[in-house]
Amino acid sequence: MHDVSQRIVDIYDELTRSERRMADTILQAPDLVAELSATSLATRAGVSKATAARFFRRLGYAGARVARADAKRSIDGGGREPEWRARFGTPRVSQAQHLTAEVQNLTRTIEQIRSDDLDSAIRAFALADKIWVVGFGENYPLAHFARALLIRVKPDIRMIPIGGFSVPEEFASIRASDAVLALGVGRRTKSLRSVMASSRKAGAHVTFITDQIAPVAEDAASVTLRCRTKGAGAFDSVVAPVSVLTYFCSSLALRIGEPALERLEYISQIHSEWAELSGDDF
Amino acid sequence: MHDVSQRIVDIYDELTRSERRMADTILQAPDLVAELSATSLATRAGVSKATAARFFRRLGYAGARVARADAKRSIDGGGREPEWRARFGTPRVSQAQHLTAEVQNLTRTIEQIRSDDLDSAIRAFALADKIWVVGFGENYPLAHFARALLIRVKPDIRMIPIGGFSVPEEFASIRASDAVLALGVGRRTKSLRSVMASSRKAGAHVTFITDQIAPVAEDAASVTLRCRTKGAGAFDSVVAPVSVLTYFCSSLALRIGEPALERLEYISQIHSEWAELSGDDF
DNA sequence: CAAGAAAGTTTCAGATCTGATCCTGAAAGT
DNA sequence: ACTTTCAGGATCAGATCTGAAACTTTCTTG
Repeated sequence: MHDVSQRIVDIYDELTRSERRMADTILQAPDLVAELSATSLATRAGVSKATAARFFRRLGYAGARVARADAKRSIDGGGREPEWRARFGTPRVSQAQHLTAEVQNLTRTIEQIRSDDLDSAIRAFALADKIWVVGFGENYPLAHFARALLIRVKPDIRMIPIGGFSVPEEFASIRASDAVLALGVGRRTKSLRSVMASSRKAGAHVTFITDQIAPVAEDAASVTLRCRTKGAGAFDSVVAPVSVLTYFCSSLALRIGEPALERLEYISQIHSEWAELSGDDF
Repeated sequence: MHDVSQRIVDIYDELTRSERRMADTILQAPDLVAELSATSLATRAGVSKATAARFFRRLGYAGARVARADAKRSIDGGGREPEWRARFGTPRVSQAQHLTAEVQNLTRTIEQIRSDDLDSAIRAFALADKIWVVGFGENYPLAHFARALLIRVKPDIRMIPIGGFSVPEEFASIRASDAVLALGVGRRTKSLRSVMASSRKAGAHVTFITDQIAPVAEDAASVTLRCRTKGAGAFDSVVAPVSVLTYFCSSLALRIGEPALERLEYISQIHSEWAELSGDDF
């Protein structure tokens, strides 16, 4: 039979509102089912313990006790091997397992980010003349994504690498008044290190987004934001980096305020103007 | 004020079960609100017309009539009003708020996805000759990301649009034995619709990743995977789409099995061979 | 304009949900 | 052995939800 998370996912649509509150609470931290009593889970979810009891019976367990025992069992059996090589033998990662892993990535990441780190990065980016987004190799899509957000807020965002242009030539125009967003999740290349080093040398602010595995690069970055990327399946997850980028850019937009707002409106206006024409691929 | 779909998404979590049935029905085909009467919408959703009436008042309209008028207007007016406009007054979104929103996006999205939909998509992609990844505009980074995952698993992944090449010429080589991954989160362009239509016409399988607000495109896609994208801050969140893509590609890798494993090993080997040289930007 | 039909609204009673309260039993301490 | 404590379960009354039906408004048609 399924484990707790899977059972929840299966009947989620049928749940009432209070039950859904329970469900959400549990899905955010499935391990708690084994650790906490049904009563305290109820408190956590902000529902009565009667609802909690009903909830577990709804999931198909005989009662809360049984559910808890089951949760304990699936935690013991659930020790995951990290490498994709090992993950391959696995029959199939369930949706619930994937969800649990992703939520953990997000939670751990966001929780551990220090808001004063973020603030100082935001300040630097708000004041920056130009912004450089750097992402080689597998970080390139991430860089593209970051740029797409930033360009809605500030006018001069440059990407490295770009097209097939030589990096040093492009990068030569970096100034101390600039800010750099360096993306180094997963495989980090020498070029990334080089660009970051040159940026610091030029006096620019460098915000470095990376994973937990990366060694601490004290001087290489002004601010380092670490993301958890452990995936349940064959691949690592970039959900946390994406989320951090979104939050960062969103906060940046709010911080910049009026000018960003005007810019967003202007963009929206151009969009609707162009929408009247046929080829609207932009 | 927001249009119907947007209002629904805003209060979706608060809805009762019957109301949610209404909500889901409408989100699948928002245009129907303008076309059909509230009564027939109710029938379609399998609820009473009393519920339908209440539902529209719940959304903030004076009544069903007003809602319908509003729906008509926003169809004429086309594009929905961008989210950020409303969100901007907000003082500042806290990290906790951001986290909560993201987790909800993930949870709701994964829960909602039917595993047999996913399975049939995976089957099609596993057997496909070539795979096309389509993402215009703001979906381009997402497409890039999807391609980066897929190329690790299968050899022939093509992107649309690419470089500055003309889309039709590139796309001419699509076959019935191919599979298409269409990304339409947020602003959907005409070109996307065109590509999807041509794909179906050519007999290829089309998996469509989009948001809750998109109307159901019955014939346009073989499988539609809807993601929740409501952001706490200034921008919508693509965390759910990214997560779905990751899960999809991961499951695909497991499904393909041995050949994918070999491919991953081969790639890893090339990486380490090249790492010995200096310029390792790939 | 009157009559009728269709859509929308309100009412109301039954169904369902939900928290407070009380009860039972097990475990731990005295 | 007795008390205490706490998790889980049962009960019940009040809150909420929901569909049927009565009622009102709007539109259509002759």
